[in-house]
Amino acid sequence: MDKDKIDKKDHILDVAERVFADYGFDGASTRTISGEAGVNMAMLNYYFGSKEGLFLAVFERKIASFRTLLQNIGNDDTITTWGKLEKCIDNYVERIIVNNCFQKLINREVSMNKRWTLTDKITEILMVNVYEIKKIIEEGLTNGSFYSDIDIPMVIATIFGTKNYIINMPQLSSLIVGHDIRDEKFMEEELKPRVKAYMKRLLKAYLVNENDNSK
Amino acid sequence: MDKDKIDKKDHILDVAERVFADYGFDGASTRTISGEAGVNMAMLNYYFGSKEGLFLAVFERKIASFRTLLQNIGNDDTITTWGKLEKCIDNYVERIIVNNCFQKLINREVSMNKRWTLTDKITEILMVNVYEIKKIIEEGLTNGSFYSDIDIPMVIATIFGTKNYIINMPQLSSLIVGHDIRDEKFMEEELKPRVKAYMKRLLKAYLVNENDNSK
DNA sequence: CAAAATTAATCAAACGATTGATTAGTCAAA
DNA sequence: TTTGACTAATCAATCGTTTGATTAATTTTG
Repeated sequence: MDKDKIDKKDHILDVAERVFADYGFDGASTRTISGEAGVNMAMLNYYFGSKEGLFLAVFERKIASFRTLLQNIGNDDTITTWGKLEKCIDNYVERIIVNNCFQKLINREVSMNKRWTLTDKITEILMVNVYEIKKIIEEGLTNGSFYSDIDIPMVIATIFGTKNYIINMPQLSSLIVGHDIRDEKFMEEELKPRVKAYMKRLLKAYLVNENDNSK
Repeated sequence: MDKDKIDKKDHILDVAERVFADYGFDGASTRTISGEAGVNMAMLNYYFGSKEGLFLAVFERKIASFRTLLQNIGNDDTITTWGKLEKCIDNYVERIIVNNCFQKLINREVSMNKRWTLTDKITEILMVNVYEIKKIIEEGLTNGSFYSDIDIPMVIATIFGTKNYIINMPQLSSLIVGHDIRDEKFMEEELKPRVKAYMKRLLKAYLVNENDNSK
């Protein structure tokens, strides 16, 4: 049945996502993935063409849903520019902490200088999401609610970089925060609201022109 | 000669550092390393025992050169707290860009779920630098020059995270900035001062209480 | 409708290439 | 001649991928 086929592909993607996240692209062998998924090794190539194709399929699936979320926020005319950015921050913090294994995987692979085709494809997919945030900040520039001399690329680096830092270096972050951030309860009840509140205040202080004459 | 041996080992470590940074631990083969270093493959095992031993040796060497950098800034009583932080920012931006290969290597290995002994070692070293910045911010809290309700751990995450983001994801950063950030001239003349200026203004907006009555 | 033809899905086995590591031996210096 | 630096050749293991065969499902045909 067609439904079964889709479920099977999805199941492979589920397993591959976890194995890639645990071992990295090179460290995760096709044998391990197919073994843990309970399918024949050749199925990976049959469905996804290659190991790289499988990786990209995992990646694309993860990133696509977030993209539509960002786009909906950006196109919402009922909220202010700053309100949009706040929504982005909330969603991004919420999301990246849920998917932190995957986030680590992305950073590890993109930070490689070689393997250009893979890196380029990942970058291309990530760039779409970056562009959505960029658009919002630019909107704040044109309607005067943000300071005119802000550095947009740097702001983006701060938004993504701050969260990546916490997620990618959990041992170090735990020492800095003074609590094991991998503790799920702490993460949910303490860290997430804290990161959200901090990011909003930080960016507001840098971006938002309180003396703006627009609405 | 003994001198030659040390030079040769050092040369291998130089090459290994770069190759590990480019390909990751798994992706970097011993053949590639020995090939680029112009030595026989067996020399790696001869000198360092194993691939992991070589990897550890790369770290040990780098770590040794890291130890004595920022501590003088914190103990300097002739500048304001904010001045100290500015100095730290300048120093880090300057430094991380020089050592960006190594920085990438650190981030990739720390983000791994495996290889705990190595991760702990790296975390310990990084924590020394983190602590120096933490001390400075706390000083600003006690002398009233910084707002009293700031989130110190998050500020640290922003300082390191923003920089790491730019360095670790050069392809993406280049697209965001609109110029290849691996271009050395651009990096030196444009990006470095830009990152420094941005970080200072961002943190000043968040941290510095302009109505402070201290000096 | 039923038989035949075609396609899709799955499998065990094996491919050539590459991995990290080791061996046995060379060679120069002491 | 003995020792330590060094090399070419090779090891078994594992890598991602491909193969040819088999089964299941679907479509076409008579």
